[in-house]
Amino acid sequence: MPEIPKAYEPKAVEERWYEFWLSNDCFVANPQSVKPGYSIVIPPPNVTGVLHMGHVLNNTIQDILSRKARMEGKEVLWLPGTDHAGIATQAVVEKTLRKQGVMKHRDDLGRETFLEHVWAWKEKHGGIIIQQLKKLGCSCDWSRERFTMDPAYSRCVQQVFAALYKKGLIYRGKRMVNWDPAARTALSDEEVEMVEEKGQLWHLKYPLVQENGEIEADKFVVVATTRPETMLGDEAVAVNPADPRYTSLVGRRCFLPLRNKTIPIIADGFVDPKFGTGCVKVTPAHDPNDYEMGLRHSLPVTVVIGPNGAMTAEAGEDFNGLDRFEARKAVVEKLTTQGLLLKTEDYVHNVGYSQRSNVPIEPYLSEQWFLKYPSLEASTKAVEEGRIAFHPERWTKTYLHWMHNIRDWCVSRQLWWGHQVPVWSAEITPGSNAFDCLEGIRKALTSRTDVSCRAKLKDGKTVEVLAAGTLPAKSDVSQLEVCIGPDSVDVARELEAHGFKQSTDVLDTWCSSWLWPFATMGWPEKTETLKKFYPTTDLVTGPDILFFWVARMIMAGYEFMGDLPFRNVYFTGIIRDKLGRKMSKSLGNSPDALELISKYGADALRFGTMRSAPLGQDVLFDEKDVELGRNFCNKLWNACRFRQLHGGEVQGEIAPELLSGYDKWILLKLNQAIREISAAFAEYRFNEVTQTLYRFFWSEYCDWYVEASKAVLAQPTERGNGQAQSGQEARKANTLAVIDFILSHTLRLFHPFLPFITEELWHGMGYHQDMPPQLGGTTIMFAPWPKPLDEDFCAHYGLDGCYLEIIDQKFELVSQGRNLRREANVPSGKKVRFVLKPGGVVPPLDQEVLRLLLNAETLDVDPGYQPKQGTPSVHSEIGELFLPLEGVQDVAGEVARLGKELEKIQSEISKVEQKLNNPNFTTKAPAQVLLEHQQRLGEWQGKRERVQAALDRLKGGES
RNA sequence: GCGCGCUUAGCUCAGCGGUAGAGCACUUCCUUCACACGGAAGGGGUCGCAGGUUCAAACCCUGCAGCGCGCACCA
Repeated sequence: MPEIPKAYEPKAVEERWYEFWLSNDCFVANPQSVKPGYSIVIPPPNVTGVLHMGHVLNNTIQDILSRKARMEGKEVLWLPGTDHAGIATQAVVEKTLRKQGVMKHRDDLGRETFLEHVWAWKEKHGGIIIQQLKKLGCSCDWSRERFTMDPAYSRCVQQVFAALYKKGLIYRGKRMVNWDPAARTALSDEEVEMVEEKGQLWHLKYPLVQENGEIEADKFVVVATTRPETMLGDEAVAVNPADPRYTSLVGRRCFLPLRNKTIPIIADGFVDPKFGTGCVKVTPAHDPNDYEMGLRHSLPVTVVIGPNGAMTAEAGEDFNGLDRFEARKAVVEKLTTQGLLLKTEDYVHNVGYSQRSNVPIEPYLSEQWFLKYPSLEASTKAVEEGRIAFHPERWTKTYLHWMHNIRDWCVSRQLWWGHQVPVWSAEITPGSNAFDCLEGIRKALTSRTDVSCRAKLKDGKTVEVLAAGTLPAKSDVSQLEVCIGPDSVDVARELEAHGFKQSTDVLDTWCSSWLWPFATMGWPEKTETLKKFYPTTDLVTGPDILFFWVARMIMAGYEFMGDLPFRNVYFTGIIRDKLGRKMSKSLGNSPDALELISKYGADALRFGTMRSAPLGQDVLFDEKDVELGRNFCNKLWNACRFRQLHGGEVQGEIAPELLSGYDKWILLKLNQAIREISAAFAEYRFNEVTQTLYRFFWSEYCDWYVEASKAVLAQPTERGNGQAQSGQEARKANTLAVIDFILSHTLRLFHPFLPFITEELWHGMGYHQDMPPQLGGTTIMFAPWPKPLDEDFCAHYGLDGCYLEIIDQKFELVSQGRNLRREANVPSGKKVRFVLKPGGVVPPLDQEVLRLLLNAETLDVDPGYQPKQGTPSVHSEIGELFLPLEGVQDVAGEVARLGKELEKIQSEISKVEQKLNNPNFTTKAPAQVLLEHQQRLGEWQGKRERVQAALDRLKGGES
């Protein structure tokens, strides 16, 4: 075993072991395995994304779960992949192509050429985040990496669309949707973010028109609006029918300034008479409520803002082509000069922003595809009844609220990067031959399950075209629409020959990712993988995509697999900077995860992140946390180095008869730690696990046990006395065996968190040699996960709980002794003499341990010790510990110190006594609690006596 | 407006019914043969406020305040 370096150097170690794991297929999941299955699908990161702290948190958790499951003997599938991320990716590529001068708008290139550019981009940048996940140590089965636009995956998307269409859940309709004028596409409700903004409320005066059509000189209706530019498209002014102020106006008309036309004054219950003036301008084309009102009152729909956010010709010559915000200024200006602006108020309101483009969305009337969500009831109940468990649990409420108020999903996007809507349609005009296909389609319907057809009739109705039944007459049909699944592309070609055109829209990205848990496993085939690993066990994701992704996956799971997609959902917190702000590129507060890895090591980053990330709470990220992780790795490294310095082979069996109290103490502490860790894991409390491990290893093992063990290990071998020598050697070997036991367990417990360093040390320490090849012999990845020590084990090694207390008492004495020297201003480095006047039995070995821990020159054990007046001392159950100092003793100082201590003890005693003297407490508290209090009282009283005795002696000497 | 979360040591946070904890920062001492990415000792808290339940409350309940986040069509 070569000597290992003083400080841990992660870089080379990490690369070496990751290669090792890959080349040994350690991450590959075998569906044929007889082991119980455990599976996670990765939340696919955007294919063009780079690793940020959110990914680090998220994927570290998944890796921890996967690695722990492997060590527990499960067959683990952690399935990785990436998402094509429609809008995001397209926007990035468009921006780049504009910058490079390749195009101004994607229309310049045309769909095909543009898509070639996107694919080229994907090939170039698509692998980056995958490589970064590997750097982090993620143990994904890379042989199963998927992309949402893989041919096989795209087939799934198409098949699902066809099935939902056939079921009548997908329909096309002209609706008011959220329109992103920058990306020029429709968005779903979930993609709109409401932002509170300080704006203005403009009060506009619309002159009233007399019965004879003349404009009244000074009579107006006053409407208030936050968006004056939309007045160019106003088609009415509405008042509440029950509003007495305006009943006389209903039915009359007013003049719409700047547009030179008159519009009606209508009565509608939507209007709140208490708000503003009680009169509302109605712009059917640019406001969802106004649109509804327009339908109720058959108002025309005048589009004055185009899809690019600029005013249309309908807005009039003065405004045509102006951007909507320029138009706002222009309208206000014009109305002001015409004296039609009554007043302007400051006004705080919510404005919907596109999550992607970060521009205000525009309500826009357009033809879109909508989905009525399938399997709603099963999906709601699964969470309600706990078959799918959320961690933390409180998200179930948010989920259920959304499910109960769910609205149809606008699935079409006016983009090019994505899955094209698989619907072909044709207008039926006298000259077209599209209608001639109908017979052929009907034939296809008899033999194909993935084809369906709808006819739109001239009277506005839609009828399903079925294999059997009466066909509509050509003269009644205005449009034919055929939805085609992946197995019937030949039908599509046939249709195209007859003038049918495929919809140019693509599907919302989430229309593919909601199939992720099964489309990645070979669905619709009933693959071995699906049989073994579906439903998946755990899902780890952010609460920000609860609606986007989690809820929809549940619905897709029930609809297409007939079963839930996962049993547990762990919602991570959101990573913020140390000022509590969200990480963002524009703020520049997002640390480069890779830089952190190269600076501190992946293990350090993982550990630091996990240690500061409590369940379901946002994480304020601080580089200090990573530093802490780095320091911890170094500690682990050096603790193992210490073991190495005492050389030799891995020690085998521990000899029970040679165990010291300290050995038993640390074994019991290990046992305690394992129990706590198991409990914390069961509740997904990873930060608790790391904190327990940290405490156990650093405070209990390194600070106390290792220091105490030096009494055995560091002793020079005695010469001459063969018997003593061999006894000592045996004790040394046994201590090393205990250390090996502890380290072997600790490394395994840490492995899910610190995969690299634990693997390095596992081999470095030679622990793999003790394990069978498939159970830790080759890699720590498959070493058995430590279970709490069982009863037989404890009995065999005499691990009685009393050792915890006994050794704690000794350590307590040591702490007090160290405090003594500190109080007496003895420098840490100075060797001093302590005298112990024992109150109980102190075996010889302990004397040496205590001497060492106290950093004393000598520790004399002297039952008859008579200290000089004023010798500082502490008093424990083991005995009195004196620190005899040279020269004159500071009696007064010592009296003061003991007096202070006595005071503290006294106050503790009164607290407990108060409770014990309360009959309510003694009669009502549980016996166990009562006993604890009585014992505590006894302990404090004992202390008081000892301190008091010392004090009396000091004072006695004084007089 | 409704819902959720947070408020504990200077900072970041654990603890969620029975003696107030960690990391960082701070003070003092120590380069002692695993580790200065270290060791030892120490200072520092009426657990947001006000009530209530209980023998016992940081922890449970009610109200209030401040901060943050979701959801919601009021122009």
